Amino acid sequence: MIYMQEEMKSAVVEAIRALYEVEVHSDAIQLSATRKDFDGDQTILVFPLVRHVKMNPEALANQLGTYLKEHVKIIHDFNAVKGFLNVVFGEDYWTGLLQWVDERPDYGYKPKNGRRALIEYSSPNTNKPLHLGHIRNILLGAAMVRLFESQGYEVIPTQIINDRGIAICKSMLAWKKLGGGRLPKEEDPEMKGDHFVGKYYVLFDQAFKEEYMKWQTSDEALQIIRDRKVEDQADFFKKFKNEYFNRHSLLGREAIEMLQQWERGDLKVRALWQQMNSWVLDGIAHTYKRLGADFQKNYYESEVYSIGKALVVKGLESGVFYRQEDGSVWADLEDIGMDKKIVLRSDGTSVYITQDLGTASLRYDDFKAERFIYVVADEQEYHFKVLFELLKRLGEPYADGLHHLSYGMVELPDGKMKSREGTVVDADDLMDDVVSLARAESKDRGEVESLSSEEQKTLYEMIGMGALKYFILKVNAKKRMVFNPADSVDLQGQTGPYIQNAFVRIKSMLRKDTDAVTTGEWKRYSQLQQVEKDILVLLKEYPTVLSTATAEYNPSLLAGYLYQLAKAFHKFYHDVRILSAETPEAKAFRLKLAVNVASVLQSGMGILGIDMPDRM
RNA sequence: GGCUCCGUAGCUCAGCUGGAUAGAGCAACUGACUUCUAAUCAGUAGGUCGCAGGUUCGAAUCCUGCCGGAGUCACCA
Repeated sequence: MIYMQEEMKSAVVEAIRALYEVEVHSDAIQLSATRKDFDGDQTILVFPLVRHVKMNPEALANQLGTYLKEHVKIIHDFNAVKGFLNVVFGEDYWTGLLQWVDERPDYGYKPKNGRRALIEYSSPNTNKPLHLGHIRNILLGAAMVRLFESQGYEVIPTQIINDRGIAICKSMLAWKKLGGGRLPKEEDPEMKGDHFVGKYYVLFDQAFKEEYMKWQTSDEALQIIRDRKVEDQADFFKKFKNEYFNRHSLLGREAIEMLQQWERGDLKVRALWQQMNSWVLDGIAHTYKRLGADFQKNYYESEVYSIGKALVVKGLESGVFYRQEDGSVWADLEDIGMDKKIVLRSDGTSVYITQDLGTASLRYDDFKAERFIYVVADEQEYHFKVLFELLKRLGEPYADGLHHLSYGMVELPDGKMKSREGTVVDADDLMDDVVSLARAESKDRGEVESLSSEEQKTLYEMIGMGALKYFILKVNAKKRMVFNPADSVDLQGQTGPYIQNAFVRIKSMLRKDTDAVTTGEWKRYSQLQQVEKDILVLLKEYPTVLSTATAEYNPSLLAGYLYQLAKAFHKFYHDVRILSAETPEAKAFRLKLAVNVASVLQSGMGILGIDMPDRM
């Protein structure tokens, strides 16, 4: 039976051999679903074959069609239009296809292949809560974890927690000065720990800005302006901000001092740091749960930020790196059109890329994974290009399995989100908004009044989060996406709830009648409608969709597919009667079909991290 | 300036390893719930696929140039 494209292709290859004694490779055979305006189920493109068999396309299509009709059991008819050979399958093909799908447990999944993939995503900072940008990162990362699992990989989801540096010191300092020793729940019982710490981060920045504004009219500032012959003052002060923080600011000095105390291991500073980090991580854990993020292993920047030095030594020995007179260590990548890159400062401390070199090596020691996938925004493309090149030159054994899943930043209608300027869409707020939207919509519809309030709450969460997750994941990751907070996330049309609704309709039917599903009666159905064939064609594609989405690191392919399937089902549901079908065979067949649609929808949405409700 | 990515309907996006008349959703307008859940279905309207060349039997898709937008080219992370 021909259910996979490869089998169809080899049938065509054989036909060419028999008819013309010509060998063509199966790659030369192009297949596609027949367009709606033409008769037929599958179309074979004859144009590419014309080169091998010197004939005009239409004549070739006709001879090929005649041969296939005679020799391939399931092909019952054909027609040829120009170079397009449309073949028509018999009824047995369709029932056979349904059986083929139905019989497979874990349909679409490949068996375990014994290979390991490590996926890093999320990577939060511990000085503020997550925002919409993190949501995209997390949803993509979590979906990739499940996609790789579907392909037989053992996956290790991991995150690196950016828990050190000047930013967290700012929050610490502000809390120390302004917090009055209050704990998160004391200040506001409703506020999560990450928001609490984030609040102090913002307070620091406000205080710093005030200080800076005041300083701008001081004698010291005026002196600098005179010395540097500044023309545009506003522009100068904008650019001077960093230098001011490092050299002139009182607050800046305090924060820097705190960072130095942290580096020295000052007990009091470390204790405060631990405290604030744990508040943030507690808060973020909540957000993770709702987003479906889960990590097998956390790496902390505070523990790994200097471990790359061993690789630097290795690179110096093998000549990948060189040392300058000032003591700094560099890699020269100009031979492949990239720049020189510093890997160790003149004072011997690490830079960002040194840490990444180190963690790569550490992770390999920890897990011996052969694939390393980094889910990181596209602004870091160059960084990863350099990183991967360096690891390759260092001869690391996993260097060929590295991949940067680069995704576009989420933008607001008026530009990029900037946390300092307060133009961020907070992750928790957004999730709450979408869930209450789902609640309001559901209340209007009144379908679930019989459920307990606890069940209803779970349901609203499923629908709201389903809408949000689908909204983000349906867009190709590599494209930057525009999110307008003023337009709420849709619940109708190409959305998560639309797909959930298809599932709910099926579950609702099955509550009324399951007997027909368990018998084999459906195999006798023979009056297939186009809407039923459309669904079967889609069901057949599911395994291919999973493997392509994985290979291309692109969950949006799966999201698009699931919409197609749900759409085909909604049309089917509308056009034909199922429980009250014309014949018992028809009823059994349609229910069997629906059950398989439900299971593929649930499986696919599950990979996207979206739960499916039984009613809505 | 170098490199990378993007430009498709009013908006948000599919389609891009070349194939038949470029597709969805939203928004607008029309119709379909006494019949399996209308978060649904059917329809109308909406397009110089950024522009100009080239390759090809055939280009939204591949190549070149240009225009517009974003990112990056830190002893920041």
